[in-house]
Amino acid sequence: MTNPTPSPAPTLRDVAEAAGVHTATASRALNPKTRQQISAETARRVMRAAQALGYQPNSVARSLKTSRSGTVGLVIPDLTNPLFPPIVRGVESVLESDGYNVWIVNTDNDEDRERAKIESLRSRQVEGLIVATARLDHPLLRQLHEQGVTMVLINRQVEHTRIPAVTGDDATGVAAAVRHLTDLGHTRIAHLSGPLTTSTGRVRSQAFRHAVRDHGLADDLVVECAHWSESDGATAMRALLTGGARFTAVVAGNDLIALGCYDVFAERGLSCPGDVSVIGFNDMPFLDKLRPPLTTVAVPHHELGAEAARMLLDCIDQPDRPARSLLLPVSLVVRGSTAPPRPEGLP
Amino acid sequence: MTNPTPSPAPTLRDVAEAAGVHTATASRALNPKTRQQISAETARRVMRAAQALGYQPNSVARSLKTSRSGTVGLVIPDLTNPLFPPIVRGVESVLESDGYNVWIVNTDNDEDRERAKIESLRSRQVEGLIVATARLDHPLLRQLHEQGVTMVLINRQVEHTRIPAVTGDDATGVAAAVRHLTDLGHTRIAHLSGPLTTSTGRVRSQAFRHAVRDHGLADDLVVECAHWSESDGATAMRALLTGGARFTAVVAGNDLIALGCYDVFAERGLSCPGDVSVIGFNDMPFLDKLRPPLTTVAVPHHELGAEAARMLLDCIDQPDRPARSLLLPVSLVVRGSTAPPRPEGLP
DNA sequence: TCATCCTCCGCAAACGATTGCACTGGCTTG
DNA sequence: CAAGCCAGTGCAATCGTTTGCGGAGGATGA
Repeated sequence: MTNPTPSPAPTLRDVAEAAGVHTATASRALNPKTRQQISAETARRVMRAAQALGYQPNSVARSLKTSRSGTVGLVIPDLTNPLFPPIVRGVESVLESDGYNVWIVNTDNDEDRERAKIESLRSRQVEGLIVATARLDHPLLRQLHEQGVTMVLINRQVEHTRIPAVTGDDATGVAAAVRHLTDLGHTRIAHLSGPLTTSTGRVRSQAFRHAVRDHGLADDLVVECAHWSESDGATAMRALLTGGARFTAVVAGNDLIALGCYDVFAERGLSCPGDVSVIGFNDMPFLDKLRPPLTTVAVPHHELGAEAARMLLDCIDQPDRPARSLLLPVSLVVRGSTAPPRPEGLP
Repeated sequence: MTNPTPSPAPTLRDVAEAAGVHTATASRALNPKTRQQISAETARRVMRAAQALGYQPNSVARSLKTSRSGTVGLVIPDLTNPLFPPIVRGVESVLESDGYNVWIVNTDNDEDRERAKIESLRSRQVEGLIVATARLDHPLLRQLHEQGVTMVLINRQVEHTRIPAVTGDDATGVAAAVRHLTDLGHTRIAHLSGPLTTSTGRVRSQAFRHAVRDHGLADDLVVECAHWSESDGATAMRALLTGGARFTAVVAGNDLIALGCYDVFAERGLSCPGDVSVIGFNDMPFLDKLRPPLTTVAVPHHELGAEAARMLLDCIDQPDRPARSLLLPVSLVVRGSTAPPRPEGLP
């Protein structure tokens, strides 16, 4: 009643029998690449039979035989972070048109989980990995790379290895942010960096120091957040304020950290951008709806995913091509959270 | 150089040879459920050998043999909609602890894509499907159900079928929203419904009519949005205003539609909640950061996913248990977008 | 001492597809 | 007219596991 027709799915053998041919012939007839080995008439018969039976090739059997699965694994920390869905879609959009499937796994940046998930992917014969996790030093990835697993990194590098990667041009983005602030007249600019154990955290924070120094400003107003989160951003901002630091603008490591700043401003009755300007990073959705709308650096996440996928396809096709890395341009999106500083500075 | 060690992964045979036993014995030794058929000493030897070789069972071969894959498919329209990531995580959280893997596919609510993706999942022997797409009438799902595919629906029903489902209690949520508005003194309440071709769209809109009638109010201030999107919400709101409708509050079909209202208010210089109050639905992230913070109905998405997963596990374990449906409680989150109406009403 | 019963393990057949090779017959070619 | 060729098809092995069945050998009971 609940299982009206649990009839087993038709197999290639069923099709072959129905068409009166051998399974080998049926297989060739159904595969466009081998179809020309078969007489047109036979091929037609087989395809008709397949159609009639509703035959669907069993990908598991096919994978076992060919040791190719037509799928790639996509490793991300947490789908819930609005950063990642666009990347996922970008990856899918190019892989899909090439007939590949994408298998997504969340790792929560936990090493054990990461290892387990990746093992699981490999045991399913994925043909490549796209990895968008954060940790900077990463023995697992290094090891996989040495084992010859083809993979592409997004938004990160692994120290001392040459693995193909595609990243946003964070350094230029940070420089643009700083430039925007100095253009407005800010001279005391703080930075709430992401964790320095992450690739992006380190790159952005370094870029910040360079940028402010290039403008002849102090580079010591830097606090590291424990995580890329709103609450850790808030904590860092509180630390900065409580420490008595004087600044009129802050470049946040990412948008969530910037949101944490907003929270603290609300707590302490500070106005943004009146008392202090804020710039985020990533341009996640709905930032334009905030009060004030957040000025931020837009990273082309969809493109990041798409390019990574393209790169992975290249790597699959030509295994010994040299590893290349791609830097995608980012752009400053000026909204309402930045303005010239008050003459008298922060209270 | 790029492929330092493309040595093939060790197989069960390698392990067996290393341990000096037959593959069958190795297989049993490695499987906890059959391990007691093997002498402790032999089992130890096999496990040690497996360890030493870094053996990982090939899930593809296992799936082929057992015709079970340890994975379930999760079908959603678009990961980019902030609604879905929490559902995904919820599903994963319970399935994972049961040793299952989750395969996510996006369909963009496109019928062909849906069919293709689901076929692909099935050809990979997924053991069940969790479907969170929207269309109300759905021949494909009906057909799958008739074929005995075990599946659970999230946030939707298929007309005239009994497929297990878990949903938020939308009707009660809408009623609470309306109740909140009437408590504030509103008497002319509009509704921007989601597309009536979707399950939730229909349920919420119907609930709205019932609720306002229960309060003795008019139920004709309803406009249907073409999609669950910000821009379609804006379009609907413009239509309402341009049509000269008089209202002091609006219940939006979901948060995105509510955001569309915000956009139109900004266009036309209306103030929220001064001129008109707005209530959203879903409580997506960061709504509390908007200006004004959006009052909305919180749906427990993570729970929705988790319960669906639990239900699917039940269905897999006992195929002929009767289909049950689960309604999860929702809750009104009052923020800043609702307030008593101006005495004179909308200009 | 012999029949009997376990325990532990090997044999071999699957699962459903792909693919190198061999075979068949009808054609061309010299 | 024989030799050779080619197109079209079938045979059978194979991918890496799992699992029913049976066999060997030791322990046990009568």
